Amino acid sequence: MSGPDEGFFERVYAVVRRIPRGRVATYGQIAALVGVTRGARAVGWALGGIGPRKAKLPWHRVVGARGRISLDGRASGLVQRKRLRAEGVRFVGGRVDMLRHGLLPKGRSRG
DNA sequence: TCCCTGACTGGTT
DNA sequence: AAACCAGCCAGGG
Repeated sequence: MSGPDEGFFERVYAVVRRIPRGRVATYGQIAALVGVTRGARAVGWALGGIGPRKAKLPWHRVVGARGRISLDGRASGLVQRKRLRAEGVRFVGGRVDMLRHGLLPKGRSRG
């Protein structure tokens, strides 16, 4: 059960699945949550391989540092932004307002 | 085992 | 503020 056999990808997906609606997390935060302090890039790479899971995973709640949409400029980026806005996520200067929607106390406060 | 790729990040230019 | 650069991590060939 507590299978450390679970791959890195699965762990990442598990964390992403836990991100509440209307909230977002950065690649770096997710990496830290799965136990890899500087695996932000690896997380992004993992999300790139979600494939069919895409329909069951809130991948749109994952953004770059400072609330940047890494997928910006691509079709998926547009979808991500649209979904986030649909969840009530506020954008400031083209980026997600992390102080308001950040998952971790990196910028969450004064609700 | 070495080399390359990539939904990243932080620091310099 | 935007472009550049170097560092880091997990797969795949």
